Amino acid sequence: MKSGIAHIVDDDDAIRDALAWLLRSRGLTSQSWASAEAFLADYLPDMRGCLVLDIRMADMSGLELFDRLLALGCTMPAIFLTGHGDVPLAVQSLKKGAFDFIEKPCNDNDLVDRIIAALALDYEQRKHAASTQSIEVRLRSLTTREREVMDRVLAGQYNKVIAAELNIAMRTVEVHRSRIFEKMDVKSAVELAQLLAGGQQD
Amino acid sequence: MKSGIAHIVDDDDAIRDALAWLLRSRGLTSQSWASAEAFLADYLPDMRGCLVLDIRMADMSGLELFDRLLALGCTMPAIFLTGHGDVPLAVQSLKKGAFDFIEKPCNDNDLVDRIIAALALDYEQRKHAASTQSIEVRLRSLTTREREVMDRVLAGQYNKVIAAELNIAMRTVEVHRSRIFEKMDVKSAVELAQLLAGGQQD
DNA sequence: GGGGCGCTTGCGGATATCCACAATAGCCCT
DNA sequence: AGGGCTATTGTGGATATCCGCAAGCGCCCC
Repeated sequence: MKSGIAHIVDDDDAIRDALAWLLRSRGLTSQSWASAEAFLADYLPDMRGCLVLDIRMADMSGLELFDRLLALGCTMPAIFLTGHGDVPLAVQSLKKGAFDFIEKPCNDNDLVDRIIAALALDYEQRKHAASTQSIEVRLRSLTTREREVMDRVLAGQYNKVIAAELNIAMRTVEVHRSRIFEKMDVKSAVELAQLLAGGQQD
Repeated sequence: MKSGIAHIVDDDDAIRDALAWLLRSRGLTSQSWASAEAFLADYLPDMRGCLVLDIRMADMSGLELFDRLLALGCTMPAIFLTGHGDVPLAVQSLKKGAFDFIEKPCNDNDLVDRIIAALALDYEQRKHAASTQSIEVRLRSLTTREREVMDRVLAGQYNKVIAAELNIAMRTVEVHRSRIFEKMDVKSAVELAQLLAGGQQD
């Protein structure tokens, strides 16, 4: 399987080139942008890999870029590079979910290690998200009525009670119930409960 | 309900006193120690509140103390105080799970705010842990056989199948099953599945 | 107007689950 | 030896669930 690529955003040509060279020499793929704006313009939700962002850049900082990306639903791990040891900034970045915050100049091996770790994290995250999404797709295939019934099935109510609550016949509940199991690809209420509790709640 | 207290560990008498005074003036309770060793000696698992640790101390640093406490199962949020802006140290601390990392001198209001937030987090964490623990207590009250049956019930197997697998009569499975529901304080397999999936896995 | 889809219901039977009542047996501890 | 706990099984009945077969009704779209 193809691994993600490192998305480098730095307004310093020399650093971009050095990073690209370093990564290529270690067998990693990267792509570079000279500004936050440029990256944002190219950003696509299906990009995979990690971010390597310079904190201090003209116009838009790496941290602000990260904020924007988060708002766009980007989940790639971000490694921030900073030239001047600013503790509050580091704290702020990490609290926002940065993967790492590294001071320049830094050891090449360490940086590469962190990037590899970030790429691996992204891979794991996507693998996990895939299963969660498949659940959501199935959930969306349920009709309104089926959702209502499912909620009550998950609450452990008997078909009889559900029927009374929804003012429909028990047989109807049974039909919805089988359809729910069929659509959700489970064979019992227990499996359904585990599927939903294990993935993500409704 | 009583809120937790701030546990201050700093080898500088003046700072300890200043912090204690500041917190008391804001209606918060605190207790101070002059060294990591002293705190470790007094540490009890049922302490609640937050930690306010000086990073640089003789013998054992605040970070090392935090490590030791984590190993002891301590879950109190830790706020680190540092006098010299050391970015790698900040990054390291936060990655280890520090609640915050603040440079001295710092704004009193900000510090108090962070301490209040940490105390609130500890409260929430304990509230959540309480329910998880209650589940585990109940789980431990199950006999070996009951666990075996429960595992299979959660796998969605019919009593008949479970009975065949365990080489016992179906009736026996039914008995175990009711006992499981009774001990776990649920009334159906669905509830059981949700309880376990929602809390923590076996 | 016909067709697809969602929601509804009934009948009847095969299976499963839930439970009270009743009982046997092994193991550990006092 | 007796008591407590765990595991085991049976009988029999009340409830529930699972399903195939069959069908009516309303809504939306081509």
